[in-house]
Amino acid sequence: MIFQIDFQAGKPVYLQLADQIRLAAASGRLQPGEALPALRPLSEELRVNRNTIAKAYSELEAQGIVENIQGKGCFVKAGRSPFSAPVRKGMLAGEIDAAIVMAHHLQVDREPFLELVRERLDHFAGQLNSAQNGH
Amino acid sequence: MIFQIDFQAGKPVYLQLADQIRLAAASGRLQPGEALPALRPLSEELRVNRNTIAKAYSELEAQGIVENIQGKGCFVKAGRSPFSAPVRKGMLAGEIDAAIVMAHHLQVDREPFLELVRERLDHFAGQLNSAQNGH
Amino acid sequence: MIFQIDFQAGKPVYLQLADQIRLAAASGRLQPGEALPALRPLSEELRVNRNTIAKAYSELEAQGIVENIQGKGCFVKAGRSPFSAPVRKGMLAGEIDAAIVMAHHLQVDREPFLELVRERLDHFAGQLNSAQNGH
Amino acid sequence: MIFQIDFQAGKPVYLQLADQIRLAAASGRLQPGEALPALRPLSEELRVNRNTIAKAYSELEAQGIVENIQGKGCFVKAGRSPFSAPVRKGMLAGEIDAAIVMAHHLQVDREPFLELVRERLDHFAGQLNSAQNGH
DNA sequence: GTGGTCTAGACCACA
DNA sequence: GTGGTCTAGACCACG
Repeated sequence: MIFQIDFQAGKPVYLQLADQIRLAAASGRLQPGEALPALRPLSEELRVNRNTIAKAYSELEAQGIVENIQGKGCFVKAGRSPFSAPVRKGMLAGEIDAAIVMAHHLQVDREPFLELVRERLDHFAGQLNSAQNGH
Repeated sequence: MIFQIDFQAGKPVYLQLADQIRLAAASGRLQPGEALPALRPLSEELRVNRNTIAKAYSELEAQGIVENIQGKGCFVKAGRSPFSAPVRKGMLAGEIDAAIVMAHHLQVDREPFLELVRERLDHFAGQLNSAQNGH
Repeated sequence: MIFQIDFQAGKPVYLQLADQIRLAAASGRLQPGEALPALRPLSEELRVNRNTIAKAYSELEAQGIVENIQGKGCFVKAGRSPFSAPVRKGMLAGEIDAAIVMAHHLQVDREPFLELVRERLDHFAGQLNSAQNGH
Repeated sequence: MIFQIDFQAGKPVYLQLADQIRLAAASGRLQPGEALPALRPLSEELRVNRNTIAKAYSELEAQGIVENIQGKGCFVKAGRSPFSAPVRKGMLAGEIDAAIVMAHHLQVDREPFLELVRERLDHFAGQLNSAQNGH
């Protein structure tokens, strides 16, 4: 598992980390039950304070994506999302709206946009399949 | 010109405003050369500090979307999006991927996801139509 | 709003604080929309680091009980719980089990236990009523 | 004697074990004078470090529930709960209040809450019965 | 003024 | 060894 932190990005370091782990878990590169890197080694590797890594892991734990166990480590969870259906739909709609607004701004119309969405969905489906077969 | 600010959204107010103006300019709701509302009236209408409005306008000027002219006001610039097609597709793919990753963690499958995307596209299309008719 | 921190309790300070605020919000002493104390003044009053207060507020935000807004403060939310019904039931069952196990240990039988539960429910209902009438 | 450890629960393993023994002793499942399982076999059965089992037994000894005798083992002590009725009621009320506060935030009303309490009581009663019959 | 992020370093709880 | 908590103090983003 390789992480890439951009200290110039303005985006908080702990969110960059959390996003990358969330992506890895979603795409199957991190399998359920797999352990994340320990706090101390990772903090040295990334030249980041240990508390910052811990904050990223806590963020993911609050979202039900990983589980932190004292004295053992941090593990990817398999379980379902703990949020209710309307809340899930609202969270997702917010992310989708961000993409739609950017499409408007970039003068990408409805059909090319939907085509790109399908393309990215296929891309992720392919990643997931190869991750499962390679496991 | 109507703006909608959500103080509970977590997103900075000046960014909410800038995003809405950017969208309006990109979709033709605001025509090139058209003036943006003056700072003071808008700050009273939205019950927001004048500095916050000014910050939104500065943000847009830095992005080349509007032009701030001392003592006259803030005007929408002409000129299309300066990004090439592949660059635009790449930017958009990043936003779309974020939504897809979240959908995966929220256990929303391909078809319900695409349905929600179409729903949000319709939602925005409706907003734009009613805004243009009221123009 | 008065808070009481016990540094000898073993229980983390940030959880003591979060529990007291959760209790105040549940019993109506803190009304929806009401602001919590600012980080800096409260940290001086309680002789606790500002980050510790911030952690308590973040904990409550993750649970959907309050909302932190940059530059404005921390406010009690009115909205519904963001968790799905089975997750809510599971969380609640865990709390109830803790009470039942203690009742077993304290040799309190089923009927006296249920009586005490009803007594505490009445107690809270009374608090809520007086808080709403006094508001 | 059967124990159930949940490594994903967030609750420390030694406390899970101590709570289960405390419950068993309080409910008569473990009789006064009876020996607790030896450290080594139990640590292998539960796939837990021996130190963790030892810590659980120490915890119980500190609470006056068992007696650790060097070289012989760990035995359940006689003696009822040493707390007076009002103290016991107060301790229990604290636990019950925690559940009621959570129920309020999770939007669970009085009747469904009482129903869930009865359900959990039945659940525990069933566990105790099957354990005693299997004895 | 508000809260958010990050660092450096300490001590504790757990396995 | 693991993660959890807390402190002290710095700088940034926001209104």
